[in-house]
Amino acid sequence: MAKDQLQVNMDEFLPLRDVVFNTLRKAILTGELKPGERLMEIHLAARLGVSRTPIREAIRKLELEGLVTMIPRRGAEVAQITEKSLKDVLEVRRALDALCAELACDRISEEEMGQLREACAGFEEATKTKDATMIAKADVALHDIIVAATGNRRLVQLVNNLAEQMYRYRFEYIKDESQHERLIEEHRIIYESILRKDRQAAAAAAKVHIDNQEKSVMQQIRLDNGQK
Amino acid sequence: MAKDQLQVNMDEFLPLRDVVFNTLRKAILTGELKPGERLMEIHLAARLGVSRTPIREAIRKLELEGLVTMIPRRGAEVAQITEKSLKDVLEVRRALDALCAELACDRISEEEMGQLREACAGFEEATKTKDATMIAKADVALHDIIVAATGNRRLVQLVNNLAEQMYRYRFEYIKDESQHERLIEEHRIIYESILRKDRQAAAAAAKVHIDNQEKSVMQQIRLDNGQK
DNA sequence: AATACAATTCATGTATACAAAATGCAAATG
DNA sequence: CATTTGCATTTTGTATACATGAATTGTATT
Repeated sequence: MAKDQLQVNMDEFLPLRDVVFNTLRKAILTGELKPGERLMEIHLAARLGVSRTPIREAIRKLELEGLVTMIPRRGAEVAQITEKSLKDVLEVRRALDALCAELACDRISEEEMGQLREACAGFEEATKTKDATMIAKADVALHDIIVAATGNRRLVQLVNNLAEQMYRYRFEYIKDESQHERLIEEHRIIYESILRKDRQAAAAAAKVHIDNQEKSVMQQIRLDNGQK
Repeated sequence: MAKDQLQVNMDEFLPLRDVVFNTLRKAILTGELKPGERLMEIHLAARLGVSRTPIREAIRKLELEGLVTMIPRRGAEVAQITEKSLKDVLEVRRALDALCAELACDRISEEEMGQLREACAGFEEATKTKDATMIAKADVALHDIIVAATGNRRLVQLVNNLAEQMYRYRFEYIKDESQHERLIEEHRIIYESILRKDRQAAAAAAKVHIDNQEKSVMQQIRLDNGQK
């Protein structure tokens, strides 16, 4: 069962609450813990080999992040994901990704520009392996460079958070090989726009990128809901 | 009526962690707790008349929100606010406020449009009282209507969070009576743009609004830092 | 007087204990 | 037969206890 895969990474030298937080977070984002599933403290504590205290503190953070919802006197459960909530996330992300692209035009360094070029090539390479995990990693790496180039830490934090909300669905999206050519092309346009310092073009390209992602994700979630 | 009573009671039975969270949050945002100040659990627990547990859980939320920073084995302290961090917040908020204005053009209801008109008038009235608290409240009410009109809950949450990061400084800004005329005018432009469903104008007006706020806030924080 | 070092204090990190509320089920009641 | 009442169980909410690491103070020595 999926639950049995929940393991604490003891190598990390972090307070237990952070280890638990990261563990639960990942489990929720990957779909290992499914929407609506109850998070019972004693159960989790036993499973992760810690006391309730770190579990509770981790849940408080997940609560603020919107990954779990609290029901008074009943505890936490994994937040339900609706088509609407995903659309909301994408709508915000669309604006922030466009902002990232614009700011990157203004602020990207020579070195980062080189990294971005490499990341584009890396993504193209990754699609050839047809390994979804590899492709996803290359995609994240590419976007991370652009986001980091803004030099705005708050923006980095927010965009990453929003992006992670869709990890579950993005995976299915990336597996679809018919999309790969389009993705490579979109990345190329974004890269070239930033190279030219063309804010408008970069922002527009980033928006197109998200819009296409939205189509796939919405299709995916409708499939999911249909199966229920 | 029985329902109403139940509702009131429910509010009073908020978990202590939430009471503590709200209390500390407000204290930080109003400047009652100053940047760099240590948040010692036992001390706070005694002060608020609760045990350490709710205090700790509240701190975990404040930590994720960025209002406190954790130092390992040393505890929490109120997050330092730098010019850079405020600029970062404003940069993101500028984009999101523009998004709110655009979305409001598309989605605002007749009823909300009426509320917006009233809120504009209410703000103008409030400036006449010269009571900064009243003015601030009217300003928040006006913006809340626009943000709510987007119908995007995630966006509401994010914009509110970003706005609150500047409560301290915004207050000084609002006290400055020479700015009142300009503020009224800016609100009017935003209102009229939304009425005309002119997305571009609304977004532009929202950005101008934030840019002006940025000027004041930056001046304010430089004063603050100078005094140290 | 200044520095090194040990003892003590203090705060955090974690675990456990206890109280109160909610849930489920079964027996009792109409 | 449906509904309610009471009890046991479960789970959260809160408090407290214990252990470890960090800081500080005081003392002794140079």
